[in-house]
Amino acid sequence: MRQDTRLSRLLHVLLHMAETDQPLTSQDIAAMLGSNAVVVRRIMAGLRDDGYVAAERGHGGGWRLVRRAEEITLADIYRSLGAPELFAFGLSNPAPDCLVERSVNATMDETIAAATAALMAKFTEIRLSDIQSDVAARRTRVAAGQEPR
Amino acid sequence: MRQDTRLSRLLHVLLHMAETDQPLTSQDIAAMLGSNAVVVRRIMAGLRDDGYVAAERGHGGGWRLVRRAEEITLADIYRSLGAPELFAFGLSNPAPDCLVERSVNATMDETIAAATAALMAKFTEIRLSDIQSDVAARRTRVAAGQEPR
DNA sequence: GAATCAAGTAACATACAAAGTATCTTGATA
DNA sequence: TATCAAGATACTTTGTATGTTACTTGATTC
Repeated sequence: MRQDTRLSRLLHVLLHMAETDQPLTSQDIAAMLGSNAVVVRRIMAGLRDDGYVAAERGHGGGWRLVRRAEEITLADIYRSLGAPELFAFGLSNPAPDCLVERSVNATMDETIAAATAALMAKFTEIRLSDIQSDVAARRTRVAAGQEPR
Repeated sequence: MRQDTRLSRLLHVLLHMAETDQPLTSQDIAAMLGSNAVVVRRIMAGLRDDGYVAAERGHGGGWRLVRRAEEITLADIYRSLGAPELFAFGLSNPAPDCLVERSVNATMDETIAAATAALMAKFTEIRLSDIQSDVAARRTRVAAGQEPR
């Protein structure tokens, strides 16, 4: 199944936004992502509505981060995307007549609920600033020739 | 994103197969699933190749379970499906030049790896026989009028 | 051995959501 | 007034599970 890359793309974008005071235009961001300015506006809209970024129009406009990297978790970003489906698998029929299928659904629902809770806990733990630390460490390794440029 | 319902469908089918000695034809199974005989053969092929079910052709043919319900876990079924993608989200670019994106990928990979391990552990714990117990309990509740027929 | 049944297989069609694209509007700045 | 950039709308593309048709292979029954 084709995968939803919005969360990963937003992390990438937000980290670049955190590294500069200059507003980034949708076009700039699209170039970073190998994508399209309209797609960028589409995936950024939720973050704007939730107050993590601000967009300004006209000359010198673009997107800015308006919260500190310590204050934004992966869970925040995920929710701003509208909390899309996390799992590639799911029930065939959510409300079947067949009793056997109802038991299958109950088992799957329980499994999915537990996995969702675990994943959301992880998302809540990870702050943008944690990834910034990883970037800094990676830059050091690259400078030391321990990781390809 | 549209979801992969093969795992859930196979559980449903295998439990019905476990309840009878009669072989079930692909057509019978398709009717249970509200699907198509060709789709059934497609999703059952892996289980046949892995020795969990057997298919026989001709008169009186069809699919039979050839392992006990205690001997089949959700993980077995998942693997027989070819271990399809578990998560609906993923990386945008698996091998980026951008250092920031590499850190994003590292973070996401780690999160996904942990969630995969947890989910597979759960899949390994759940046997077909566990769901059979739930079906039995559900039948009792339905007979007592505690759950809709 | 002819008819029938059912799995095996191949090729093609459909559905659907993320992603991509084109075009226009709104608002801000130079 | 021209230009820039977000906002918004409508449409297209893409990839994968699923659905469908048609044909082949193999087994059973009469």
